[in-house]
Amino acid sequence: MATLEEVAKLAGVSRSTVSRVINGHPNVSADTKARVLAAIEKLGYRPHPIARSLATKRTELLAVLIPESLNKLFSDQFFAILLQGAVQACNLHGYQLVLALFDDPRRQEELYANLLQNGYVEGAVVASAPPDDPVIQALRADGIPAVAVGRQLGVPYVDVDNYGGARLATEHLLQLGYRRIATITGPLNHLHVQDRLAGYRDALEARGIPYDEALVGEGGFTEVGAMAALSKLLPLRPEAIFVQSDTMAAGVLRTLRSQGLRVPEDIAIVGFDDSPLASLLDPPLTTVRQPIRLLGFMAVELLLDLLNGQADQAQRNVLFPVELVVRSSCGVTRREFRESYSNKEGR
Amino acid sequence: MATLEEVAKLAGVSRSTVSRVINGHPNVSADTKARVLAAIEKLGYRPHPIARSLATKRTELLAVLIPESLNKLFSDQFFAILLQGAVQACNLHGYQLVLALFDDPRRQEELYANLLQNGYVEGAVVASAPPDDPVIQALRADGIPAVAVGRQLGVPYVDVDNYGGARLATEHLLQLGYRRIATITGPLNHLHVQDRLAGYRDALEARGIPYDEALVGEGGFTEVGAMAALSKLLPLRPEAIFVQSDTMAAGVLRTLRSQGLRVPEDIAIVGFDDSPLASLLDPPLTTVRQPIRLLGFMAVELLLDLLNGQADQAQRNVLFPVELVVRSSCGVTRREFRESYSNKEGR
DNA sequence: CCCGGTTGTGGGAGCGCTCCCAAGACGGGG
DNA sequence: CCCCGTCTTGGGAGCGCTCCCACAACCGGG
Repeated sequence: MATLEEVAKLAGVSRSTVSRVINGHPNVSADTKARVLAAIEKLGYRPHPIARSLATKRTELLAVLIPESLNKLFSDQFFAILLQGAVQACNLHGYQLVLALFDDPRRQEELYANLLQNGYVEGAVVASAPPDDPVIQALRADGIPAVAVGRQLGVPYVDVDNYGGARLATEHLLQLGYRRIATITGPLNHLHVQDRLAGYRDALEARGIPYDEALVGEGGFTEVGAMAALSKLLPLRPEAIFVQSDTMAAGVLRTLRSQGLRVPEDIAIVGFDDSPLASLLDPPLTTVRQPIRLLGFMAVELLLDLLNGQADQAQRNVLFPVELVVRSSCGVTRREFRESYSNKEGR
Repeated sequence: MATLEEVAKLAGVSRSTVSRVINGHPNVSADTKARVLAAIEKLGYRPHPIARSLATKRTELLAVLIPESLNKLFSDQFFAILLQGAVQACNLHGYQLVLALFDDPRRQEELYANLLQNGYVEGAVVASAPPDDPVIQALRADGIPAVAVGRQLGVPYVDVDNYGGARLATEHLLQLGYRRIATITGPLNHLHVQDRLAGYRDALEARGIPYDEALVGEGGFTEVGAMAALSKLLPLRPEAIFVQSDTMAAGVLRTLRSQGLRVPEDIAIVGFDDSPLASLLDPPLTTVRQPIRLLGFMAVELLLDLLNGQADQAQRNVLFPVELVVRSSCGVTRREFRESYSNKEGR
């Protein structure tokens, strides 16, 4: 690899001048610039990012942290899509993304220190963590620029309207005539999970249906967790279940099928996420769509704003709307749903 | 952040000595070492990785490259799991993993240059690419240490026994009495896809069933691709289909269901991958299991060996065995399958 | 015609580390 | 007792870049 020095010599100028043209400084005469550019081209020169980092203190490296609690969920398509959005945003700004999995509790501190406490990455995106997660706490304590995905305390975040989405899902069920509606939640220490539960609750109560804690099961966002929660719920004979992630809904559908229960004839199901999985399930899942890729994208954008000191407190957080995607797991096809909807409008 | 210099001053030794104890050089007296260690502890010193990199030329950074052709597949769980394995291996060796998506053809060269041509990362893992992929070609041309996932030309690779797996799947179908067996493949420019097709073909011919090209559809590893391929295959009335990825199998099942065809009664399906999806489908998918996480893990291990000059040509590539996971998409439950199998053994 | 203000350029120091080399301390064999 | 090898330590150069400062050339206004 050629160095600045060599380019300078070839162009007959000083190192400084070459540096100026590379970094687009204004005060370089047109023909010097041309000479330098020619030399760069000829030598195939590329600035050495490490050397540059050492001098500037900027590494142009961001991290995505997957907290330990989420590690087993990593194969969930949610994270892959989130990651894709995050990488896209990084690339757009010349940043690179390093992926950190906090999977081994013993090495957690070491990994954290190596990555975040010595300025190796400029900032971090934390994929969905509860407020008491050690990584979140450490980030907050160390004042390291970070953006969370999912509502968070003390750390700016990007999220969707979980409350609204849950209300939407529950109201859809209510509208279709279901009254005895259970729900299977994610881990309740996550704030966005609490938000979804609140939306479910308020939707019921708005219709005068009392909130019944017995109808709430915690499924931990995993397929098996959901199946366990379901087995407690089923004896209570719910007419419908609002399952707060598509992955969990997949587990629910499987159990239901194995028990000979038909969806939606015997029991209706709504999911949350609209992951690619949703349309593949049998029956195709009615679910709440959240813009996952956009979430990842905006998390990085927000982080970059933060690093540039652009984000004032006023607009630290970003919230996206959600929409209900009606398929067939609740007993109406999309078309029927539309018709009943326009009928109501027409009245 | 404290620097080497400050630690040295506090411990009353020179920078060199501190550097020695940090890097575990042998020739440091016990009590000097203790003093230095104490100073490090007191100041909370951590070596600055960038400065170290500049001096050593080693960045301890590896990249995982997702070629453009695979970008739309990224949400496939295959990649998430692969990535997880890769990150785990990296962490074990103190390396970090940067994720590079070649999604924008216009920025492809720039991304490649920034990441790989200036020594920013020490090496790369390329997720499944055809031999003529520009990224593979560039890597080969530049002589950059790289390991491919999936058989590759001119680049060491990790892979599974695709041929054997395909034979296994096809023979399973044959054994159950199916004779008119179609297949839906991935993109045929990938070598491992060709291997699977060869396995399918040879399994048929070993039973005296001629290979019929009309029964082969290219599905491109996507759900919609598989559905398109299926629509051409269906008029030929196959009794069974070997679908060469679980994601594609999901699409096939969906189409079949929408056309009122039952699986396995009307048509049997085998998949490939054993992704988490497989057991969630209806019916649960019989499929060929490959150790995806291990593939990612070993890709990084192999790359690291390469970087350390450990891998001689003899053992450049790594191959893993696969196994058939029998569920219910082929018309026998696992138990029945076992029984019929042991009956045969008993004869 | 002189002088303050721009504009273009070069040189040096420094980012925090590694690693080579030299030098001092020490010890044992001849 | 001397010499040479080994162990321990310090100092300097250098990795490839940025950025501050200095300086020269040049401009136009008074």
